[in-house]
Amino acid sequence: MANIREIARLAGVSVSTVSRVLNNHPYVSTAKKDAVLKTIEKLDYSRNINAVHLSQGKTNMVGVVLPTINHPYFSALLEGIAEEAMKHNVQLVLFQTDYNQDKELEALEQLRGHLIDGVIFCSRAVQFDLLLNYKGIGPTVLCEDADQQEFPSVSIKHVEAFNLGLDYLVSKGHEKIAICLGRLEGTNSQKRKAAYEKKMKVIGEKFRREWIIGQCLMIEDGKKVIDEYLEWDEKPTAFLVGNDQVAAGMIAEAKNNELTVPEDFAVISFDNHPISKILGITTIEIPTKQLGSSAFMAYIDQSKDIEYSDKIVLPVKLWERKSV
Amino acid sequence: MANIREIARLAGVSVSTVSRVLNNHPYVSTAKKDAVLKTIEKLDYSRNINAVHLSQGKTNMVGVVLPTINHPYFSALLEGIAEEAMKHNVQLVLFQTDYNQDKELEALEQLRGHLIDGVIFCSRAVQFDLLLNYKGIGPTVLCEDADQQEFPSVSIKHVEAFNLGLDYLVSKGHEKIAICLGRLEGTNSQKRKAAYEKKMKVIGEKFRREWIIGQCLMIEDGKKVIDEYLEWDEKPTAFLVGNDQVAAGMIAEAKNNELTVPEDFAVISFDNHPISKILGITTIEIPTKQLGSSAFMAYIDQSKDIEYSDKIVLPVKLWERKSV
DNA sequence: TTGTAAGCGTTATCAG
DNA sequence: CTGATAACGCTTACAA
Repeated sequence: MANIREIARLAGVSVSTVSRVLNNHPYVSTAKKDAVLKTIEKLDYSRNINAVHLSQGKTNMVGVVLPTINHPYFSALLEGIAEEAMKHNVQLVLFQTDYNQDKELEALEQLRGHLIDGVIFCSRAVQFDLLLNYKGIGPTVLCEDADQQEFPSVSIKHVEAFNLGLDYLVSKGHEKIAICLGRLEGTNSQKRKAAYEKKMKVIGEKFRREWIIGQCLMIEDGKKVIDEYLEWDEKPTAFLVGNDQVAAGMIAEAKNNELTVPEDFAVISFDNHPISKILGITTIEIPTKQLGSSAFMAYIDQSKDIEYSDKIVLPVKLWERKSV
Repeated sequence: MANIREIARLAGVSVSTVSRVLNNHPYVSTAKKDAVLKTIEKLDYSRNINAVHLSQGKTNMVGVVLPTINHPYFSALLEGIAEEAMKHNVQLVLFQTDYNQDKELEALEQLRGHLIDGVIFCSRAVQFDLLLNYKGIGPTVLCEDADQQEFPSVSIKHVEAFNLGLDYLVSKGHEKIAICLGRLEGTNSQKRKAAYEKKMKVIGEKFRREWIIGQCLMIEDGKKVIDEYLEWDEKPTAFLVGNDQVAAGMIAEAKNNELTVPEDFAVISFDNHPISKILGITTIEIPTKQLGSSAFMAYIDQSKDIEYSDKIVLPVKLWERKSV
């Protein structure tokens, strides 16, 4: 493949002039510019981006760390990031971690190695202090309800949203409430669990540890929940469910067991993804896609000012439908 | 950041020796190797991957072109690609195109610019001959039922699968069959349309153009289908639907209109994604994730032998459930 | 407005 | 086993 030197030689100019044309610098005479463009055309030249990266010390690429792509929540988040990234002409490099810390570190190592200019963590499993080691190498954005000062973050107020759901159920006369959470190890789950325990105390209801069901992530996990429900001697009258997928799975599986929602039990979930609308599930909207675009904007902001570390909080909204 | 020269100087060896250590080359004395490793450790050195890329003329990255990330089909495909890519230590660079040809070309230009070593097209809108211009620059894999020889491809037999669905409906006594397709412009839709018309002729049924509904991609499109159905004077007794999402949306919306499946009309769809299982939708399984991993394997094969252009066809499977 | 030349940080060849 | 040194292809002072 031809290189910039060859173009220069054939066009009868210097390499810097070619470079200037390539980068739309001012101060290039039209004559030379034309000659260069013509030669580029003729040789079907395309510049080697790796050389540009090496020379500039940056790549206009950002790493996106997420546990799995194949889940509506992360797909939507990623789509938000991708759309915004395209507007800014930055490419996305994917790091699918399956919640594996080593894979997350891999992304950070690629940051050190200058493959990417920064990282957006859609989910995080590595310890915070490990992250700090990489602070300063490049912008790092967290999509979590973070309570630290070092990095910008984008999220909703998870505990508040959770309490909103709980309060709504209570306002509808429910006191025997079970909850379905995602990964119990996650900080979010810990906070939600605490909020649940507290709320039960406030309304004078017994706290039943067995009414906290973990690992509820996908639609098929809804079946698991119903299976457990059927086993229980004492039944809850309502479920607060971590995401629409699981709620949808529960409702479908309930029907398979001659149970109806909300008559046998009420369900409220999170996300307001399309499935909840079509199934009439009452849900608390999480603006997933905007979370993604905001995360990317925070990345841009931090790349302009390394000290930028705002905590962006997006609002949630309750959609009353027919499952409560 | 320290570079290889500095490491060499401090460790008292040459840069080549450092490079050898970095790349696990044999023929480095343990003494020097240790010295180098110690210095690397001490300076917290990390090698600049852009320099490596420039020097080697490749990046171990592959571009993935897809219209949208936020759809179960493409998420699953991407996940398959990502898992396989990880095994081979290659990074994925995302190109979300929204079926826009320019965006697809962008990926090909990045290939020319050596940002990526090759491209996997999860969907394609650009003309074939345009693709040919880039042939030879790097491995290119198509995830489509391709009938050309230039590139390897991975897919299912779309027309066969479509006929399988049609035949199944006919075998269950249905003759008044409507179909829901995705993007009507796509080659797949064209082929399916033709197959539909032909089948109607074979069973001696009238071909009704208005019973072909396009733009059925997402769960919310199911509502649109039901809206149309309600308008029709003459009703079909069955629908063959392009994907599970739409089928799910249709069934939910049918229920909202006091219609029941399969009593009022039967539904069979494609994918066998989790939602179809939980809703009891009869479906033709498309091994989406394997399609992704196979695509990546084809990429690897082609990177070893540029002439490699096998057409990989994965089997589909009918899952009889309760919607027909 | 233009050109020269010094980086950017590796790898790879070749001689020892 | 080891080390010079020439690529790789571009950007960017600096000088003219």
